[in-house]
Amino acid sequence: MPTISKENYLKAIFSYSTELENNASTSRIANHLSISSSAISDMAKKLSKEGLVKYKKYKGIMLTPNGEKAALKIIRRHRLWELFLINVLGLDWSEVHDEAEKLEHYSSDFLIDKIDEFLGNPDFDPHGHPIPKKNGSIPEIPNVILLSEVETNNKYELIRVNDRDSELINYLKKVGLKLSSKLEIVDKVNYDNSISVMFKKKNITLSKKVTDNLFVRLIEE
Amino acid sequence: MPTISKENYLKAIFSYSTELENNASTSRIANHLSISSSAISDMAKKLSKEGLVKYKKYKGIMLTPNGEKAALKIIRRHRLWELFLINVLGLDWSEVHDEAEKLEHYSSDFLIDKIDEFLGNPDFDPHGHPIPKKNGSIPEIPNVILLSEVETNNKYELIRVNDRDSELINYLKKVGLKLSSKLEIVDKVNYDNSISVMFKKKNITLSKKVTDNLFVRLIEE
DNA sequence: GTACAAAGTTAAGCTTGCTTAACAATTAAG
DNA sequence: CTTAATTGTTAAGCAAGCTTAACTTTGTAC
Repeated sequence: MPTISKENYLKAIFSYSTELENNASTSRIANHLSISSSAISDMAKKLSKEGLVKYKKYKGIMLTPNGEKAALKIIRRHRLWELFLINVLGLDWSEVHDEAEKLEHYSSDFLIDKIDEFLGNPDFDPHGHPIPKKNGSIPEIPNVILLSEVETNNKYELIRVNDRDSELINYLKKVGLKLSSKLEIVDKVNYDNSISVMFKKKNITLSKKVTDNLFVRLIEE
Repeated sequence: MPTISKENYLKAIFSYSTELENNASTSRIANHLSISSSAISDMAKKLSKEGLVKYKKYKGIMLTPNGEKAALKIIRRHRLWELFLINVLGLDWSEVHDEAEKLEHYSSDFLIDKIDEFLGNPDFDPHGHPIPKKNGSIPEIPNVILLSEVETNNKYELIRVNDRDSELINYLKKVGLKLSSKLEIVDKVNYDNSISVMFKKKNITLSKKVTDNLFVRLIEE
């Protein structure tokens, strides 16, 4: 069993590994966890010894199959807790991340399964992220597109929001956007990469910073 | 904010302070927490510096009002979680203690209040222990008696069971005893201090070890 | 009331997970 | 291709919370 700290490293490595490159840099993880980069180097060695990570000095950190399994387990816990806190206890979108960030480390497999069952074995969390299954498989929605990469004049449905940035969540609440909101792309502004959309018959502009954290799905007409 | 470890010390001190003597001995706490007694001495000094505890070398440890407040806060969390796990998630009597023992340290005040509200601000946990209120007050049942101190021929209702001993819980399950079970005292055996009771029209004998951990209330006829 | 056992304390040391500071490798600019 | 900036690593050190071993106080049996 990894310690709490190790669980957090694995999660962080995972979240930076799924992109183009399949390996996470020291500074990214350091920044993500708000920890000095020397601590990352240190921990990389330990995780490597435990076979959870492949680590080559100066060459980044990569999860092994075992490491990925462990990471998915924590992510599963996190997302199930988030959904539970919102759907059952009535917490708010913006309140659940921090709470789940702690609970994920302190619930037995047994309890997590009970929660999973109670929620009806859900596939997605409140932000639209897939909840890894007990066996490690990951439910996916086909054709997920980043909102910053859509095409003008098409209609899209908002299906996923990056969590862990509660300011973004608050912003969306203010604007009225939420999962399943329908957007029509009016214009893509080249100058600052912002996007102009029609939403509930009102025209609003979303900055690159925002659209880089929202995922949508094309709606067939 | 006390650390997790300190929260556990405070809880342990509390649970040994409410008896006859209002102070807990080093070895009792050490034993209770499965920790060496030197660690207890150490921590006693730290807690004392923080004003949570009164500590005189060789003379035991006593909670200050602030320490008691902190202890009650953790106990409140523990008992609310236990009730929640049983009533909402359907866990078993015997499964909740260990789970709650972890969750109690990692839930915000806010979350605890949500759970409290969800449960309808309950006064007692599944073992019949009072759940301290947010303001620190403790719901009480009048006339709680230890089962080892009852009188022959009276009828009693089982209203509280010491938790943290899952073997006791399993034993009770096997015998069929649970909260609100009605018992008639048939005989008190002086030799081994066991007690013979009528329960569901069957005669069973309960050892001193058992009756020292069960609390009852006299039923008026 | 002494002597010894039991209980409590102190000291030294260990592990985990951090920090800062000094140093090394890599990358990017010209 | 060299150099400077960036990024990563190593080393030393610290705090928390333990441990074991040696020592001190307290309580008890006689």
